[in-house]
Formats: sequence, C-alpha cells, structure tokens
Amino acid sequence: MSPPMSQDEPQSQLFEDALAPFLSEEQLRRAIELLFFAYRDFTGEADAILADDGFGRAHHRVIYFVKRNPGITVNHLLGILKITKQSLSRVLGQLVRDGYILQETDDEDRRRRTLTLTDKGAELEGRLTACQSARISRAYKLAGPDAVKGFKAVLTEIINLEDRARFTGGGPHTD
Amino acid sequence: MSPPMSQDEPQSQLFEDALAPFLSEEQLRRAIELLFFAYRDFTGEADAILADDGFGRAHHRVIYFVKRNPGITVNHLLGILKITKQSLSRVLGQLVRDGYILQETDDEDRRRRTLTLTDKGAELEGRLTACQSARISRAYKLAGPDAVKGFKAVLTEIINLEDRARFTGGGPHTD
DNA sequence: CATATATGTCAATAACACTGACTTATTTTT
DNA sequence: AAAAATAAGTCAGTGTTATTGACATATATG
Repeated sequence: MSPPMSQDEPQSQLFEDALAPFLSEEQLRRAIELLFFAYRDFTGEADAILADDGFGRAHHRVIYFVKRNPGITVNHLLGILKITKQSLSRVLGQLVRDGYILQETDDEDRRRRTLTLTDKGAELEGRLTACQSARISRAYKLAGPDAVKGFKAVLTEIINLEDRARFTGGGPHTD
Repeated sequence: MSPPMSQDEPQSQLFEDALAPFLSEEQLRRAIELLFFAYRDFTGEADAILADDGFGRAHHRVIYFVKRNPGITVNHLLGILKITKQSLSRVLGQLVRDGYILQETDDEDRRRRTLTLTDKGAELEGRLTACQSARISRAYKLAGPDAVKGFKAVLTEIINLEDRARFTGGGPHTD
C-alpha cells in the first residue's frame, strides 16, 4: 500500500504506542473500518430475521449462547454477555414466555435455573446461525486456509485476555 | 482442528450452503464467537471514554467519519452509516451544539452543509482512535504480517459487495 | 442462625434506532 | 419561469437495548 512516513501523513499523535512505530495511521484506520463494516454486515441479515419475530440482537445473543451451552445458568450467561441482570431479565423473560427457551430448576442446586432451547428456539437459532455461517464459510472459502489462520490469530489478539481462553482452550463457553 | 464429518457433530441443518461442505459447524461457531468477542472488546475502551463526555457509540462513528472525510455532507454521512436522517440528526445536532463539529454551507451547492471537526472534536477523535489503534497495532505485531494479510482478506469478504469498494479501492470513504 | 449466592422484580433513565409526515432552501430539468 | 428533484431539518411517536438502584425470595453454606 502506501509507504510509511509519507509527507502528507505525518506520524501524528496516534503514535504514542511504542508497539506500533511501523504501522501507518492509514493502515490502522483501514483496520478500524474493516471491523466496523464487517461486523455491521455480519449481523445485518440476522437482525432482519429477528425483526420479523419482534426480537433484536440481544435475543439472538441469548439464544445463541444457550444453544452453545445447553443447561447454562442465568449467572453464567450474564458472565458471557457482560450485561446487567436487569437487561438480561427482560430479554430472557420474553424468550421464555414466547416458548423459545425452557427454564428449569437445577436439581443439584435448587437456586439455579438451567436454560435450554425448545424446538421452536432451536429452529430460530438454526436459521440465524445458518445465515451467519453461510457468510463466514463463503469468506473462508474465498480467502483460503492461510488467510483463515491469520484472521483467527489477529481477532484472538484483539480479544481481552480474560475472554481469550474460550478460543485458545477447548470446548464451548463453559469457563 | 477437528476433522469434518465427525460422528458426534453431524453436518446438521446449517449446511444447506453448497460453498461450505468442508467447514465444521464447530469451526463456524468459533468464527461467529471470535467476531462477537473481538468487536465487543474492540469498542469497549472507546465506549468508556465516550460515556465520560455523555456520548455513545453513534457519536463516535460520526466523529470518526467526519475526521476521515473532512467536508463530508450530511447525505454522504448517511450513506456511510446507513441510518436514518432522524437518527443522525439527534447525534449530529448534539455534536454541533457542543462544539465538536463545525457545520458550514457549501459554496458550490448552497443546499449542502459540509462537516468538519473543530479542535475539540479532533482532540476527542484522536483519543478514541488512539485507543483502538493501540489494540489493533498490538494485535498486528503479535500475530505477524502474514496473519494481517489473512485478517484483511477474510474481513473484506465478509463485507457486502457495495461497501467493499472502500477497501479494495483507493483512499478514504469518498464513494 | 447468619451469611452468601442465585434469581427475580420494580422503577426510573438513557442511547440509539425506527417510521411517517412535513417544511424550507436550493438546484436542476423541462 | 414553472415544475421537479435534491439536501437538510424538524415534529411526533415507537421500540430495543442497556443502565442504576433498591428490594424480595429461595436456597446453600459456614
């Protein structure tokens, strides 16, 4: 691309970071925009499906992580989503009332409520994930296996250390 | 990672997509989660800075793209952000009132209002972009140049065709 | 029994986005 | 010059997602 240290793009105030002396501001801004547009389009299709059912992105996240961790507790879900109990409550309550998620008292600790998808919930989750998976698998195919490795490597480094274990380690989000 | 077509992970309903017969559901879900956590953490620090000034992520996007395209018109900004005029109006109005963005009538077409950052706006934008850039440059450094190429390639393929021109083509978001 | 944990709920607030309808100014087209 | 299109702004109403703070209940653990 453009050479670093070009005259009309001085290494400005952004470069107080000692790690980054050889990345141009232009290159970093491209990355920022890449993430912005990719995430917007990545979630766009699913958002449209959800709107048909009167749901939003928050419902998707709940359905997704319940599918991924069957029997997950409310507290664990809060830890993954990093939202407040009250925020989750509204969304989860809707999903339970409308028959997408089954909430049962845990036998081992009767304070806990375990969450699982109903057939209806699994159907919706499947449709949502299918559309996002299609986009990813298309991108993976077109970019090639080496690119996929790089994609994963960079995204993993972007994630905060606390959450990174989910990816370097083993299975789904069981902490 | 895990071989495709393993027995405990049947190629389920997700695989109606002919492009994707050799990507396991597990692999695709990892990608979905990678994007979710990476984007959340990527925006997290900036969100905290914005909250101090009483702003949200929408203000950030406006400030960012005005910095990137000095003299951009309202209509052009709407095209980039893909939100409604009314949504932008509230956010932009705040930023103009509070002295972060300067709005001037265009001399060539007096219907248009051009947008530029004030010094105050540029200062905030610099702080926000610095913190996101630090995260990216750190990730780029740690993952290495090949990984960066792959990261860009995959993200670019995820973006809808209409918006992809911004990245394959030349300069900033001038459409 | 006291304390901690897990969950749920009430009330208020805010950011962000939407739809629809309408106005004003300015430019372009006919 | 009149008509149509464009750029911007505004008013009113709605909805989703999130927040904080306070409080209640059930259950488990010390």
